Amino acid sequence: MKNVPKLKTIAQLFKERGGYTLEGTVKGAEMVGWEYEGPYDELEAQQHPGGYPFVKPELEKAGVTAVSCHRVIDGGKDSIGNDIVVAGEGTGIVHIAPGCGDIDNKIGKKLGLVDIAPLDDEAKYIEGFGWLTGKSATDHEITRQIIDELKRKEFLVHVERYPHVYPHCWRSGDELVFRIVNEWYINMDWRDRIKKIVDDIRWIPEWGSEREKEWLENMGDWMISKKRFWGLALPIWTFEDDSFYVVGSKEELKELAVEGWEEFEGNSPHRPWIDKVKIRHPETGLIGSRIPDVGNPWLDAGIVPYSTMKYNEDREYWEKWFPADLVTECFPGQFRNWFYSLLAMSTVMEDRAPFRTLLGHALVNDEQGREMHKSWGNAIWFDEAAEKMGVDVMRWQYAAQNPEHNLAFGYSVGDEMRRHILTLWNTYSFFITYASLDGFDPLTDSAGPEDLTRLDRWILAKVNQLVKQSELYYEDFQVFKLMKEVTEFLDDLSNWYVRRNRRRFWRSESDSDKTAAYSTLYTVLVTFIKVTAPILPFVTEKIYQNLVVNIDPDAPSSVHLTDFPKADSSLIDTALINEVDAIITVVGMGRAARNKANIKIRQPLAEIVVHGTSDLKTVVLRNEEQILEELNIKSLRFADMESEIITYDVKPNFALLGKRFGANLKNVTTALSEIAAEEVVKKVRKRLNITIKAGEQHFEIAPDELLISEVPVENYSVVSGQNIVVGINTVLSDGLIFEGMVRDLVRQIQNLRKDSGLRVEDRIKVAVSDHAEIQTALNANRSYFLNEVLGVELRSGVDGAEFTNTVKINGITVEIGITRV
RNA sequence: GGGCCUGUAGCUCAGUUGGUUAGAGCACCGCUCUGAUAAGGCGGGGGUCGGAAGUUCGAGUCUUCCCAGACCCA
Repeated sequence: MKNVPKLKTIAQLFKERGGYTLEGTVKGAEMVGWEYEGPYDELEAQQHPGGYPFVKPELEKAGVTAVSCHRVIDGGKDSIGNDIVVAGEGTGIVHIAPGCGDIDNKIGKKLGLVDIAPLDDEAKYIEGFGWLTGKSATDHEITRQIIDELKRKEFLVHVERYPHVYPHCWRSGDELVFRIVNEWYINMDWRDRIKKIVDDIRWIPEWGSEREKEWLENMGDWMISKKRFWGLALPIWTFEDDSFYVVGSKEELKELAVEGWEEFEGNSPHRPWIDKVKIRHPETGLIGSRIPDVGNPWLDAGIVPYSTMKYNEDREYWEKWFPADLVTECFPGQFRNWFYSLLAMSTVMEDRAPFRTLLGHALVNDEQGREMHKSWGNAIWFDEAAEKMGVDVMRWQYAAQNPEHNLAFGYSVGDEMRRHILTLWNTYSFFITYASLDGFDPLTDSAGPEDLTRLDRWILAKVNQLVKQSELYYEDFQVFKLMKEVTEFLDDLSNWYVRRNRRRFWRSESDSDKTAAYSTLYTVLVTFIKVTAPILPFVTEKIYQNLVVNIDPDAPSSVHLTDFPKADSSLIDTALINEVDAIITVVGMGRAARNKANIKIRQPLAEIVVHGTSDLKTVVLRNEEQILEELNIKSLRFADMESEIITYDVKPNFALLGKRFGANLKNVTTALSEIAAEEVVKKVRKRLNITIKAGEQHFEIAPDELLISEVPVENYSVVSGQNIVVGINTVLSDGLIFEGMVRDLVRQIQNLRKDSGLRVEDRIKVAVSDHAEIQTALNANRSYFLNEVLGVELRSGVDGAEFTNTVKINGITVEIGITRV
């Protein structure tokens, strides 16, 4: 302890009382073996052979008592190798009481000292301690009386107040005392039998099986008793000849009972009722009482596979359920508690593993990975979290993490999951909005395979792939990997399938194409919620009730009662999946090229050029319309030669090559420039060296020794990667600029419609302030403009319009107005 | 002291049997899209993959040692 003064040395004490003379010096080692008179040698307990009240038989035989143990010993070293007793403070002498302290007890064991354990379970002195018997050891008045007595007996030299660390009850704050108690153990010399069933279990994480075996190897006997009132009453009766008897069943107890059965009958086999029953030992005939101890809770927990499944009443039923498929629990600590007791119990009962798979997870921390503590302010209570983030969000958060490592839990991580659920909800809500407008009925309006578009087949392939993967991951308890795929699927569904297909749902006429879109999205949504229902039980149920139960009274009443979907492998068209993925990549690169050139999507462009493999060529040409529409570009051209859109500028890295080539550098540079840049780039991409022939000499240049820059063909903005090159023509004609302005205007009118509270289907009269350039642009794109904003009339000047706004189009300030028709 | 696990971007983490220029999400910044979207997209900054040595044509990945942290045991 810091800031605690040392005890006064004995020299100091004498000095304070008038000094002393030094008669001689004796080493501690020379004192070992000296006998002395103890202050309470007259007590009965002190004179009891073998110790009191617990007798060590070998010491008893030798007639050793506490009094005869009163001699100087060597305190020895602690586990780190430091001396237990040091001379620097106090008298340099410490009294060891093997019945009253942990370290003392160990020393006592080692040196063959008796234990004097004076306290009962209320910290009161037991019989044999003279006037102290019945007095409380934690009563400070008693302490004072002891001090007085020692003084009277002339044993006391000095009293001093001295702070030291002392254990207290964490709950009540009461001082705690050390006691020696008897406990009950199960002999575990049959541990190898348990080890045999450890290998019949799948441990997640895998190292769990090693950890468990290590515990089995190193554990001592199993302490099963606990000094409590509540708990499993251990069925052990003891007798005056120190024998004990374990009663095996209620029936046996009734047979052996000689007293108290009436009071027990009809009650649960717990204290206090069970304690009333006295039994006659079946062999010795002695009458005994139950020990007061209860069993430790792992006994109850470990026998659950037998105690809860009618093992004794209906073995056939039990066989049906045993062993359990899965046990899951936070693993720190459980290898020697619950897992262990389950294994031990089942080994005794049947020599069979009580469960097939154990999924152990680590601890829950906050989202920075720190332990949660109330005092650190980072603890989150379940109720609060459930209220604030929602339980499906919470479940997603846990499901998305590898349980082998500590789990991060918090609101900002949760927010990410919330957005994923929102994506699902919005997709569902989109479907519902239009399906109910159109009166789509999934029971009757089904689409034939010939009606499905490529994207329909794509998302159906994806959802079947998800089903297949989910089976794999669920079966394998790798839900966190599934959640990654679920997230990616939702992204595909919402941000590609629905977005790319919106117009099919919006169209007013109904035809087979629209039905195909509805029935595809319906199938996908219903399949998706079935796959994710185990993880997102509430949101999926909500969707299921509306999507399925609402229209089909014969359907199972809950998503949780439906069969898990089966993947239709014939629908998993991997070529199609790759195709759409390639399109998404090309579109992404097109956006990047736009971004690079600083041209926003609303500004139409004349041409996009794509270069890649011949497979890509097929795919790109087949999906030309998708790409053009996504990127707002007029035409697409596939370039067979990369050089059609990009060239390379290859320069030696003089800083690196100068050192290597010295005077030859000039020749190398010249020779390098004579090789086609494209050839060099090809080699560099393969991480191959380039061989240069300069004069008579050959030089090797490593890829890293070259500086390569891309040079797009003039008027193009180019992005390359993944063996694909995408370039966009950045030249803007007047026509393209006008079209861009009109698209801007459309966007602004749509905003105004929305802000003004118009319904999606409301028709309007449109007014735009008079400005030559704007009018030219509008005239050139009049029908497109009116069509997009549902306008029936377009005039210049916003006077009298129902709603108006002032916006900027291409730097021009424009007033816009709309009026409901 | 022994065992086991972990160390990858500011944070939380992926990274198959070793294989092109190491990724995602969050956060930050810029641009952008949007009549399903409390959303979305593109880009940027930010990495000695804990350190060192070795095996290999090639190591985040395999081996050895060291450092740090967590857990179990003593």
